[in-house]
Amino acid sequence: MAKSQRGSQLADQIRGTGRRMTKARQAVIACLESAGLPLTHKQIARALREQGFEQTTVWRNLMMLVELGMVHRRELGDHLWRYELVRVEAAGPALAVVYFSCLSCSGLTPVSTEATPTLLQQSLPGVGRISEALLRGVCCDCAKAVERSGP
Amino acid sequence: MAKSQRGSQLADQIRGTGRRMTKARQAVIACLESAGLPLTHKQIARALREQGFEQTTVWRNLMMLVELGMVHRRELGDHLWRYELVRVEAAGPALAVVYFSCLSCSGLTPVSTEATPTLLQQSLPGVGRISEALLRGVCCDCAKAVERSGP
DNA sequence: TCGTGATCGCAATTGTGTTGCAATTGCGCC
DNA sequence: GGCGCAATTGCAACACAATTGCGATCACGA
Repeated sequence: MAKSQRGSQLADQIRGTGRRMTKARQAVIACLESAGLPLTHKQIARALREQGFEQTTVWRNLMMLVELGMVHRRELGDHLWRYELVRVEAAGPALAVVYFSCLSCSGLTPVSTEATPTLLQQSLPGVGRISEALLRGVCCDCAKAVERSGP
Repeated sequence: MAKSQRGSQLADQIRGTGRRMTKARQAVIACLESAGLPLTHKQIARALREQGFEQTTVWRNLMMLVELGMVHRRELGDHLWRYELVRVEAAGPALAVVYFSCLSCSGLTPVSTEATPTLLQQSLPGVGRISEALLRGVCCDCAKAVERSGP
C-alpha cells in the first residue's frame, strides 16, 4: 500500500516525464501534502533541512513541480512565494482557489468556494476567467478586537 | 489655481503633520496621480530619475505616504510592491479596490466595482470585511488567442 | 552490478527592498 | 529678505529571498 495515494500518483507522473523520484523530491511532496496550506520556500526548506536537504534542492524541486503543473506558486500579499500542491478537484473551469488574508493579523484563511466562483464570475462580466482570488481585509476576530478596544 | 486639487490637498495634509513639502515629494505624488494605476517603485524611481531624484528618496517618500494613509502599497502577484494614491471615494466601508491580473499576458485591469463589493461580501459570509481583492486568471483577449491557436 | 545523465550540495550572484550617515534644503522665525 | 535647525536628500552599503554554476553524487534502466 502506498503511504499516500496522491504522492505515488505524482511519483508516477514525474517518472513518466523521464525524471527521477529522489528522496528530496519525495520529501518536498510529502511536506506540501501534509501542510494543506500554501507554504513559503523558507518554511519548506526549514522543515526539510532536518532531513538533510538543502534549500537550493528544495527550491529546484519546487520549480520543477511548478513546471509540471503539480504545484501552484503564488503570492499572497506578503511578498513571499508560496507553494501548494495542485488539487485535482480544482482543475475544473471554475474558480479554483480563494484566500482571505487579514491585513491586521496577517492570518491566511482558505475560503470555501462552493457558490462563490460562479457568483464572482457573474458579478464581474468581461474580466476573463478567474482562476484564483486573493481577498484582503480585516478578519472577524481582528474586527471584533478593534470594536472592543474603541468605537 | 492649483495644478492639481488632490495634490495640493495632500500637500496641506502633509504639512499638517509637521512634514515638509519638498520637490521630491511633489514629484512622487504627481507621478502617482498622473498614472492612475498602481506603479512599482522601480517605475516611479525611473520616472523621477530624469528629474534628478534618487530611488532611495522615492522609496522613503512612498513609505511616508503609505504611513500617512495617502498611498496604498500592494502586491499584485508579480512579486513587486506597487503604490497607488488612495482614492477619496474609496474610503467607505465597502470593497475599495479590485484588480484583475492576467496570468498569461501579465496585464492588470482595474475592475469596476459598482455592485461587486456587496455581492462579494455577501457571498462569503464569515470572512471579515473585504477591503481589496486581487483576481487572477486569463483575460478575455488571451482566452480568445488561445481558442484561436488550438481547441 | 554498472554506466550515465539527472539531481544534489555548496558557494556565489542577482535584484528588490531597506538602513546609516553626512550634506543639503524647506520653512518658521526674526 | 536672511538665519538656523531639523527634516529630508543622496550616496553607499546592507539584508534577504530568489536564482544560477559547477563539480560531486545518486537513481534507475540495461
